[in-house]
Amino acid sequence: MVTLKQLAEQLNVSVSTVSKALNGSYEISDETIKRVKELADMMNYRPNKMALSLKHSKTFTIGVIVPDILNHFFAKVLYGIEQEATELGYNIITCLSNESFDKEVNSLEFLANGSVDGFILAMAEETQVLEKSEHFDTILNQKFPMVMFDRVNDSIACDKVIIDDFNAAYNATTHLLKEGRRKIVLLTGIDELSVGKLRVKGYEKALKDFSGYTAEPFVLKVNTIETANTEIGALFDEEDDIDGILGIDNSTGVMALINAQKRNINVPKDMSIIGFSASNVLPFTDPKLSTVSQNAIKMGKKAVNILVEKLKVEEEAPIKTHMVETKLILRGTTL
Amino acid sequence: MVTLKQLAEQLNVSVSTVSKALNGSYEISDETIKRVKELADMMNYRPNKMALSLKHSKTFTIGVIVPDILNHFFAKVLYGIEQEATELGYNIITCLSNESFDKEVNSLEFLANGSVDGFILAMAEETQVLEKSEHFDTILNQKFPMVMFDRVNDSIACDKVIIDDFNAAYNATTHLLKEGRRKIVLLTGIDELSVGKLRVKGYEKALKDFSGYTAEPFVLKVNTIETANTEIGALFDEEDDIDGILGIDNSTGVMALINAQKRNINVPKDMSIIGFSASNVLPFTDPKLSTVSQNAIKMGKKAVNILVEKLKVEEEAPIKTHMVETKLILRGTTL
DNA sequence: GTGAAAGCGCTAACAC
DNA sequence: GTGTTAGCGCTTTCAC
Repeated sequence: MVTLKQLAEQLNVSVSTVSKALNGSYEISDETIKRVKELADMMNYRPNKMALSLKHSKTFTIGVIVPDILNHFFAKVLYGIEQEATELGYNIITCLSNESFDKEVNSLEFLANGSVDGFILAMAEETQVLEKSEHFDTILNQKFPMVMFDRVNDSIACDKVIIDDFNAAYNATTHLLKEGRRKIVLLTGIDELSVGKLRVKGYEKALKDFSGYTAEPFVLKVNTIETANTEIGALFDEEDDIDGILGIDNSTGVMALINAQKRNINVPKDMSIIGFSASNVLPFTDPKLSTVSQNAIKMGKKAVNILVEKLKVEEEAPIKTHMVETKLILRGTTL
Repeated sequence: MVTLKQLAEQLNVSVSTVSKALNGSYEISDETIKRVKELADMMNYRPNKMALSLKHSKTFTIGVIVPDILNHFFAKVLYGIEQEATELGYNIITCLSNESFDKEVNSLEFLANGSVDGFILAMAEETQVLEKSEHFDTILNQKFPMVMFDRVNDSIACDKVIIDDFNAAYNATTHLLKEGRRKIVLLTGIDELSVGKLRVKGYEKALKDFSGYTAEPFVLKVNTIETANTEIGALFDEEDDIDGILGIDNSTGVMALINAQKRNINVPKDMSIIGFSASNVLPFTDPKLSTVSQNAIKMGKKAVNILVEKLKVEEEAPIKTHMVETKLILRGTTL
């Protein structure tokens, strides 16, 4: 790697002159600036990032901790984060917690030693289940800006980007109700997560608010993605009067559709189905699933914007929770 | 952040003593070592990564450039890379080229300035189509170790991790032939990519080698994922004697299955289907798709192992191409 | 208009 | 057994 020193030697000037020249300082003569810049170009000089980081105590790098990159939702958020970070001149350094509390703690510690300027993360499932948060407080006490997305915890004093899970589910349910559905079942594979709980609440409230709906709320918690298909099938076999489905995670909506088709249930005539996200499987079903779009990419971008803003201003800005709007996208599985 | 200097002041010793004590140097008395380590623990001292990087000219960070994180195959490779890197004490700094040549060049330049010790990457589609490779040579000339995976180019002198695409397709095709299929069609959405070309060659060779197979090779190139479904449907409507399908990308296999089922073709009795990868959609079809497993996670881990090995030894080791074995996993869409 | 020197946090060769 | 010093590559204050 070519350094300022090498340029200085070649040009018979001092290192500081070279540095100033490259930064276009008014102190340096146009003549010298020109000579320096030309040589720098020719020798393909690039300032050493580590030296800059050390000097400025800024890394221009964002630490991102994602619970599960194989989950399409998180992949999309990461996509948004990377795009916006690059746009703003930041690198991202990515760690995967794989839903493990320990790995999350390690990643946080690993990065909090001068590797990054701040964090963007979603809590691991285990962290949410165990209701841990001290490790985040440690980071915040060290004055690292932090933005949480999707899986958040109100007790942690940091900025947050979430979708309005309650209303998203409320509106989706209301749509089913307005279609005249009489027995609407909610399917969830994420009842341990904050977002899952909120979506269930939204569903329940919608049913209660809709005069004329008489059935009780009906929540089916599926266990794993492998068994989900069977569990949903069993539900359909037991209860033959279900006419509305709200799948609040990535996969249950699609699975409901597959199961309905296998049983020759006419979707959407005799049964309406709405899922969350899962856009990666859209091309594979017919009719295409109606979904609540979570705007994952926008969420990632928003998180970066908030973080970079915090990074720029010195004094502590008040923290806030930002809502990304959702859209109910009606495709083929609803009327 | 607490520094060596702060510890030194508190203990009334010099910075170097603290440094040596923390590294357990034999020069320092047990007594002092104990005092230093205790205070360091208490004050939660962590060595500054940037300073270490600058000092050692090593970052312990790997630059990863992925063409498309929303592609499940690449997400899995990234998963493997992250896991193994963490295991070996390395960070990864991730850039997404989004299949763009320019973005790939930028990412490379952006990271080659002291941010990373080496690279792991797969070429962007555009880079493969344009047959560009000078930007990689530039990096290699700077003595950065580099490992390419999946999408590689023989003309680039670096280590490579690939699957044996030719034989993977050859074996899958041979399986269909042994089932007695008489008209086997290959579906591809990746005919521009090196891996796509190799897979087509494997398919063609298998047909030729199998005595008694009379039909000509039949390759359908689909245009986009959105139109693929229609294009495959049109094929099925035109040619009613197709009894074998090899989908060599992420999605065409599943789409063939969906289309076959819509036309009441009995899979696998009257038509066999084999796809590549696409494990994320497996839970959604019935029967489940038989696939060539690409061992994406293993590929990622292997790439990290090779790179870290290069990083450790000083002298230049000979480059080689490593093959990750594939497995033909028969599920429900083959006999 | 240019250069010398200090310092970001750390390590290591070399005193003492 | 401990301290001094120089230096990794860079910026910036202060001299000249």
